[in-house]
Amino acid sequence: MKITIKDIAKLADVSTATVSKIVNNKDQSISSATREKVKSIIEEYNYVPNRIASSMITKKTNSIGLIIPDIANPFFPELARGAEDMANKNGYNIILCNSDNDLSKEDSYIEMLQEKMVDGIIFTSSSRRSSVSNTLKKLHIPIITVDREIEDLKSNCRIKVKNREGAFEAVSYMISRGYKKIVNLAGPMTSKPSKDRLEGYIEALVKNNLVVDEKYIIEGSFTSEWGYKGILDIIRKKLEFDSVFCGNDLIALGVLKGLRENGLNVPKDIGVVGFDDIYMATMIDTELTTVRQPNYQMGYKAAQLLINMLENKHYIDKEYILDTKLIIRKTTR
Amino acid sequence: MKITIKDIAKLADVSTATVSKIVNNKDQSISSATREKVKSIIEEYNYVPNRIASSMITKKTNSIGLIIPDIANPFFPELARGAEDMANKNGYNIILCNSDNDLSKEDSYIEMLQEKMVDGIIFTSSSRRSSVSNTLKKLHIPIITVDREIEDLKSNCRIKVKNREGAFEAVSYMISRGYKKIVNLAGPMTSKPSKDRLEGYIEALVKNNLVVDEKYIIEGSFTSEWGYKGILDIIRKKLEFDSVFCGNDLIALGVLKGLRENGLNVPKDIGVVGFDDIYMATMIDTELTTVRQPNYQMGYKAAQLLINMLENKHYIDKEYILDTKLIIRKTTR
DNA sequence: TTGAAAGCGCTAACAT
DNA sequence: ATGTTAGCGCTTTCAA
Repeated sequence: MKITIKDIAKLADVSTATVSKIVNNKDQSISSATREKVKSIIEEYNYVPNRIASSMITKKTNSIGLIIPDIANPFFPELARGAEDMANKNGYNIILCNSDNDLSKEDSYIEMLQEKMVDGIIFTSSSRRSSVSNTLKKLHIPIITVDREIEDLKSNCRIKVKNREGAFEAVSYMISRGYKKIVNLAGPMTSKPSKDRLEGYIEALVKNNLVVDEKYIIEGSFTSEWGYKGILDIIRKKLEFDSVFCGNDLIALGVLKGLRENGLNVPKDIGVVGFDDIYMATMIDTELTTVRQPNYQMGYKAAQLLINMLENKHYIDKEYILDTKLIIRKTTR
Repeated sequence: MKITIKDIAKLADVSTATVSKIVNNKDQSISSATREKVKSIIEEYNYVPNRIASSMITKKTNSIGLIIPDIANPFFPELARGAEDMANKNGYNIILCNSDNDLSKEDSYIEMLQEKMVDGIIFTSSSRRSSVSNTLKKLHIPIITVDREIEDLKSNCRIKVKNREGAFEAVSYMISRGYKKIVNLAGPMTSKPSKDRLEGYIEALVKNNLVVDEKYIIEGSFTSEWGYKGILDIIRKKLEFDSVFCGNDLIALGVLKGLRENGLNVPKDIGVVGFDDIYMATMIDTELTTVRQPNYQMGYKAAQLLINMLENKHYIDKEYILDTKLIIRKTTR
C-alpha cells in the first residue's frame, strides 16, 4: 500500500494541509519545528507525492506534448533535445509523439495529449497538412508550431527559420563560385520550408540573370534515398549540370553517394550544397557545404515560449523567425 | 469552462456512471438507444475525458518513462522510436528524459516520473553507475534496463545485446582478412558494453595466437571526437598498426576522418571496423564495416516486455539477449 | 439496464 | 501557525 499525504499527516500529528504546504515549499508560515518533523517523516517513510492528484486541483500537469514526424530522422533529435532541456529546467516533462507525417496519427496524438491534460503542445506538423483538422480546431490548449506552420490555424505561436533567405544566400554563393547549371533536388512541395527554399533558389537565379529551367527543379522527399535516386535519374537523362542545391542534408548525402558511384568528383566536377547542417555533414570525406539551421534552438525556443505563455497565462500569436547561416566547407569549389 | 462527465450526464439525462461506461466501451449492458444518445451529445459538445481523473481511480496512467543519456546521440533515436511505436500501439505514452549520463539527473528523473505516476520505466543507465542509488532502491514500479545493466539492481528485466560475441566475430573477421596489428579504440570501461566488446576483442586475438598488447587498447568515450583524437595520437606516437577496431560507429567515423587527414587509405593501408551500424555507416564514401545492433528492436522489445508486465501484473526478472550481426562493407579489405 | 454514492490523493479557501 | 473542509473529474461497487 502506497503511503499518502494523509499517512504522513497522521504520523506527524499535523493536518494534511500542513504537509501539503511543506511538500510544495509554501511553508513560509510553518514553524521550523513542524517543518523539520514532517520532513524527516517524509524521508523516513519515503513518501512520494502524487502529482496527478495535485493536477486535479491545480489544473496543471507540467507536461508538454511534442509531436514530430519521426525522432529517427536526424533533423529532430536535436530539436527534441532543445525542447526537453528547456522543459526540464522549468520542471516540465516532454511526451514524445512520432506522427510519421500521418494526419490521422497527428490528430489522434493531439486527442490523447488533451485527455492526458498536457499544458501545451509543440508541433511540427505534417508536410501534407494543408488546412486545419477538426481536432485542431477544437484544441483548447496553447500550441506552438515549429518549422512548418499550419495555414488557417488561428492564434498560435510559430517558430520558423529563414528558409528563403538561407537558400538565396546559398545559391548566390554557388553562382559566385562559378556554378551556372544548378539542379535543385527539393523536398516535398507540400511542406512550407521546401517551398520557401525553392523561392530562394529561384530568386538567386533571377537576380543573377540565370534562366530558371523547370527541368532543373525536381521535387522529392527529405530522404537520402530520394537524393540518391534523384541524382541517378538526372545522370541517366544526361541533363547538363555543374552543381546541385539540395532540399536538405539527407538529400545531399544521397546525391554525394550517387555522384561518387558515377565517378564524378565533388567539388571539381560537381558542387553540392545541403540544408540543415546535421551532425554528419562534417563526418564525411568531403565535408558538406550547407545552410545551418538552429535545430536545438528551435526546440529550446519553442519550449521557452510555451512555458512563458503557460506561466503568464497570456497567449501570444506571433511569429519568431530564426536565422540560418551558410557554412562553407568542401563540397563547393 | 471545460465540459465534464457530469455535464454530459445532465445533458443526456442519464447518470455519470452510464456515461463513463460508454466512454470506456464497457457498455455491454447499456441499451443502444442511450448509447447513441450519449455518444451524439459527447460529439456535439466535444467532450474530452480527463484521463488524469481516471488515473486517480484506476491507478494507471498509461505513461512510460524513457530515460536515456541523450536523444541527440545517434544510437538512441531508433531505440526511442522502437519504444514509442510499441507504446503507442498499446495506448501508452512515452515521457522522454535525457540524463547526460549524470547520476543525479537520472535520480531526479526517476523521482519525477514516480511522482507523475508513470506505470513503468525504460532505462539506459549511465555508464558511470556502478551500484544502485537510494532512489533506485526505493523504486516501486517495474523498470527495464536496456543495453547497460545495473549491477545489484534486484529483480528487473534486462535487455542486452551480444557485445562480446559481436566483437569476437568482428575481430576474428579482421584477422581472417590478414590484419595483424589491430588497435582497439574502445569506449569507456565504466560501461558494460565496452567491457564486453573488449573481452571479445581479446578473445579473438588469443584464439588466433596473436599477442594482446596493452598499448593497442585505448579507452575513451563513445564520440567521434574521441575517435579522431585517439587515432591522431596513435599516429603521432608512431605505433605500428594495420587496422582499428572501434568501440562504436561514432568512434569509427572520427578514426576515418583522422586517417584521411593523414593520407592513410582505407582499407588498403588501414582497416576499420565499427560497432552499432548507425544510419550514417552507409552514407560515407567508404561504407563502414561494422557490427549491427538491433537498436529499434531494443526499444521495441523493452516496451513490449514492460507493457506485458504491466497488463499481467506479473513481474519478471529475466535477461533478454539480442543478436548482433557483422555487416561487411568497404572499410575492410 | 441504469443510478446513487463513496472515494482516489491532493490543494486552497477559510477558520481558528 | 495550523486545521477543517469542500471538491477536482472520474470509476466502481451495489442497489434498484
